[in-house]
Amino acid sequence: MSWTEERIEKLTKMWEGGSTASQIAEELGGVSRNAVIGKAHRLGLKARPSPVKANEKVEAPAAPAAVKPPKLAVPPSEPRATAPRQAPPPFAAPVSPAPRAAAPAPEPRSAADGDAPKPAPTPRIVSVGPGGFLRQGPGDQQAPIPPAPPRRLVPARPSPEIAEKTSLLDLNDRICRWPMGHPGEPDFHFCGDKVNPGFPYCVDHCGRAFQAQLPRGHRRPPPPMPFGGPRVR
DNA sequence: CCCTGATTCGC
DNA sequence: GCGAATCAGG
Repeated sequence: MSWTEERIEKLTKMWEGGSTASQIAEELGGVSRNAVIGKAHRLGLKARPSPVKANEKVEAPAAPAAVKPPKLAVPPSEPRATAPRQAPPPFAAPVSPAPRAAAPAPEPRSAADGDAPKPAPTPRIVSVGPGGFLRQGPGDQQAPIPPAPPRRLVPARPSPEIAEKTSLLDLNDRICRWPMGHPGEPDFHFCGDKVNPGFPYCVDHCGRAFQAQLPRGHRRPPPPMPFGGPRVR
């Protein structure tokens, strides 16, 4: 199989539509999952959430942030870098016991500089470590942050905009479970209409979920499905 | 084990 | 350019 115009277009659409490489490969036919991924990369379509790519900085959007998670004053013993195999971190800072790299007066002294008369009043931060945490001198240790006081946990109340809508817990085999919106969003819910008997969806959504099997050549592309559609295997 | 995408490397 | 083999996280 070769990468014709149409196949590349389909690959691009599905890839950007969130389909997995396996689904795309199966849909295209004649190619493997690896071929799809390789082609996608060669097309420059990269940058989709990958399981192997450590999630960098993804703040939880719905977090009320009642207590801001304080940065650890003590750096983790093992600084987990997302191991760039060919580009070691640029800091080759020696882990010397008395780092004073950024001090305004790096005056060279004799070997016995135990006293270190510091005229610098405010800046105690001496260097920046991997991950952006601030290295501190031995005397700069802050008091350990006390754990948050225990609080009584109160069951979450559904937001008003979803209060009347069909939630996951409301699903049964008589109501349409077609998802409305996207999981994780505050108003995500399910259709909730009466199902088309024998199907998991209402009549309307059955029309979107299923279509008659037409002979090859007469197929029409299916309507876009939520989340790239159900896994068909 | 299964899945995922990323990367490498011989062709 | 292609894709199997391999890697590595979930």
